[in-house]
Amino acid sequence: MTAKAETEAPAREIWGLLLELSMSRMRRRFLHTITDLGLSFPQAHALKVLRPGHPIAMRELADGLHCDPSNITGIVDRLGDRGLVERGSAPGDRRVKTLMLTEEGAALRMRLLDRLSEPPPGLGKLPVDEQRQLRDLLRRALLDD
Amino acid sequence: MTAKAETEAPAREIWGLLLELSMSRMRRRFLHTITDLGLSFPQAHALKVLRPGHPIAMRELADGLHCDPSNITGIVDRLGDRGLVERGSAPGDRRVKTLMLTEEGAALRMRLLDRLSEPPPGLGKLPVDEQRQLRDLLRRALLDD
DNA sequence: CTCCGATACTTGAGGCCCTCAACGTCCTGA
DNA sequence: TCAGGACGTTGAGGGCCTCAAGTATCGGAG
Repeated sequence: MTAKAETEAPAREIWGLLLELSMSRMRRRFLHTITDLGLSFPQAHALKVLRPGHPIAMRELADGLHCDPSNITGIVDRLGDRGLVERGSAPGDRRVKTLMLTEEGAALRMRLLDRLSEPPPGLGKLPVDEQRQLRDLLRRALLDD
Repeated sequence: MTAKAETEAPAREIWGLLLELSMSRMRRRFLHTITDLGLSFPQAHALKVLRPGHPIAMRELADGLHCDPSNITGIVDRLGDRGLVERGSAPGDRRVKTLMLTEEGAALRMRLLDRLSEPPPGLGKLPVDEQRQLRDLLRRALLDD
């Protein structure tokens, strides 16, 4: 591949940092936030995918969550029991059921997104020009996957 | 792509990138790797924590996995059924049970770590000096949390 | 030494999620 | 028309989670 004999390209170190970050710290933070709102991981993910005013089919949600359609039934059932989403029928194809957020669902979704998008304090302490640098490097490193 | 990056500190954008990365792409990659080895998320985490030749107590493993001790029983049971770990007794305190990797466990752990530490191709395409920059920025941004 | 509050691990109930296989219903193209 | 897809659902089997309760064991106060 490339010459990494002496300097050992730092890609592995970066990857190690990101891995530890993703699978431990961010994961805990994320789980803390959603359980605070009474949501499970797939439920929170579903709430993120379901945009207010944009009903989608169960199948589309399954694709968005990268899981088997049979899981969606239960997940949507539980969200429905809490009055967060409603099942409807799609015009033109009686096989598909559409999912739409209720008022409550949209409100909870907003609270969820607000909380999730709050960056940790460490990032803010970095000088703004370095923040820009970091942002651009991240984009370039991860965009083409 | 919106041009609000001038007024709003880019910290939120960075956080957005990291969040999407952690909770979707890296997560899928991670899960694919471990299910390939027949491991669940907690099992893989446990295998990472259990270093060969360094037996630890169940309680310590529970702390390492940030979960309730009652979960550890089942997780270790299943790892034990596969011959990956062994329960022993701690000298000096008959309450605690020590956990130690078997040969097979150590081998699987090595395969796991090898696979996980392999960075995605995108990172390698970045020039090495920019890799170093990214590494350093990540460290400084995330170290003090 | 005795007793009693911690500590280590286990068990069980109640839930959520996952995979996979098997349906019933509903399209759709030859 | 009719066979093969596609959509959503159900059920079995399994793993993990939380919380509460139970069994040993430890260790310090009296």
